[in-house]
Amino acid sequence: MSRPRNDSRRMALLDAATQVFAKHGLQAPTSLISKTARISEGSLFTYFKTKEELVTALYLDLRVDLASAITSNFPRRSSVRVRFEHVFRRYVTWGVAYELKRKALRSITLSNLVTPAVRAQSSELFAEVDRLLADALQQRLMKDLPAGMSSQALKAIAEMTMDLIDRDPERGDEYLSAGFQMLWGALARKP
Amino acid sequence: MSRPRNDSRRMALLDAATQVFAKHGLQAPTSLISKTARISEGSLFTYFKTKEELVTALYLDLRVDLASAITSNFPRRSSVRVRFEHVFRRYVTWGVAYELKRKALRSITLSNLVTPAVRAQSSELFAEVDRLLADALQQRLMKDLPAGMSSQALKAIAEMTMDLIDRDPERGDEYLSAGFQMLWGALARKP
DNA sequence: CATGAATGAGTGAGTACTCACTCATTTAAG
DNA sequence: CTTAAATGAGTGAGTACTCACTCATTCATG
Repeated sequence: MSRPRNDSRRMALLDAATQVFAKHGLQAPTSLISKTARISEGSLFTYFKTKEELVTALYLDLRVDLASAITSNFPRRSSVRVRFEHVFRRYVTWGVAYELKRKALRSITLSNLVTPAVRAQSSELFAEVDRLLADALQQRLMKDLPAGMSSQALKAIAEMTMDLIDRDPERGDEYLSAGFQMLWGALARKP
Repeated sequence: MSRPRNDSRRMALLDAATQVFAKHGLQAPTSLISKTARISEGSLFTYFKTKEELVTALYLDLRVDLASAITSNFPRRSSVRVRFEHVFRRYVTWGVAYELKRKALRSITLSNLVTPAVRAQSSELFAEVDRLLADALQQRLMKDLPAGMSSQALKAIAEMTMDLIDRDPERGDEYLSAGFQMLWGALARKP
C-alpha cells in the first residue's frame, strides 16, 4: 500500500555506524554515519528515531554476532577444558577478525547509553558460557572465587589478548596461546 | 609587579575536572568544570590554554598520584612474591579509595587526546614495577610469556577487581584476595 | 610612608561553529 | 491515487574559546 522500508539500508547504516564509532567513538556525528552509508541524514532518522536508538540497535546486533561466533559448533559434549578453550579462542579470534566491530562494541559498552535491561537481555545470549563455568565449578576444577568473577576474568584476559594482538599481529598465535594459559592458570585449581 | 596566579585555583580546577570527567566522560563541557570549581569560565582558560591541555595536565597529575600510591614504602628488598602483592594491593586499594580519580583516568586513557610522548613520559613513573617483572622472569618464577604481556595482565586483573568491588563493596576483601590469587596463578610457573 | 602607575589575573556576555533532529518537498511502491 | 520512504536545507540548543573590561597586587616615586 506504500513504499516499504529497505532492510539493506538499515544494515548499511549499522555497518557505517560500526566503522564510525570504532574510529571516532560514540560522540561522532550522525551526519558522518549517514554520509559513510551514502544515505541522507534524514533517512537515518526514519530507521532509528534517535541516536540512542541507533546505538542500542547496534549494540544488540554486535552482541548477537559475538555470541553466535562463540556458540556455533559449540562442543557441548566435550570436557570443561576443551569447551573453555573453544570459548576463549573463538572470542579472541572474532575480536581480531572484526576489529571494528569489537572497538565499536567496546565504545558502546563503556558508555552509559545502553540501559541495564538491554544489557541483561543480551547477556542471555551467553547462557552457554555461564553453564560451562557452573560445570567447571561443580567438577571442582576451578578455584573458589566470588560469584561472577570467573566470567569477568575470561572477558578481561580475552580483551587484553586482543589489544596485544592489535599492536603486534605477527605474534598473534603466541598471544592467543599465552592468553589461554594465563586464563587457565588464573581459574584452575593447582593440580 | 602583578597579581600572582593562585595554585589552589589550579588544583580546584583539576579536582573539578576529575569529578566531572568521572561522571560524564571527556565530552563534558568545560563550563561544567568551571562551575563545579566555582571559578569563571574565562579563568579556566588562563590556567589551561585549551581543553586538551587541561586533560593532559589532569592525566599527568593522576598518573603521578597512582604511581606514588604504588611506589611509596615499596618493599624493595623483599621477595618477588611480596613485592608483587604489594603492587597489586596498592593499585586496587588506590582505585577503590579514589573511585573518581580512577574513572577520570580511565576516560582519559581510553580517549586519544593524550599524545604517545606524554604516555611514555608517565610510564617512567612505574619503572619499579617493570624491574619487579624483570626480576620475576629472571628468577624463573614466571611463565615464559610474550614481552609486555605480564604487565598488561597485572593491569587487566587489577581493573577487573576494582570494577567488581565498585559493584559490591561489601565483598571488597574477598575480591582483593581472589584477584591476587588469580594474577599469581596466571603468571607463575606451576611448582 | 603614602600614592598611583603598571601588570596581569578574573569575569561572563559574546562569537563562531557543531550537532541532533525536523520538515517541506520529491519520489517510488502498491 | 494513496501512502510512506527519501532527501537535504533548516532550526535551535549547545560548545569551546575570546575579549573588553574590572580589580587585586606590586613597587617606584616624592
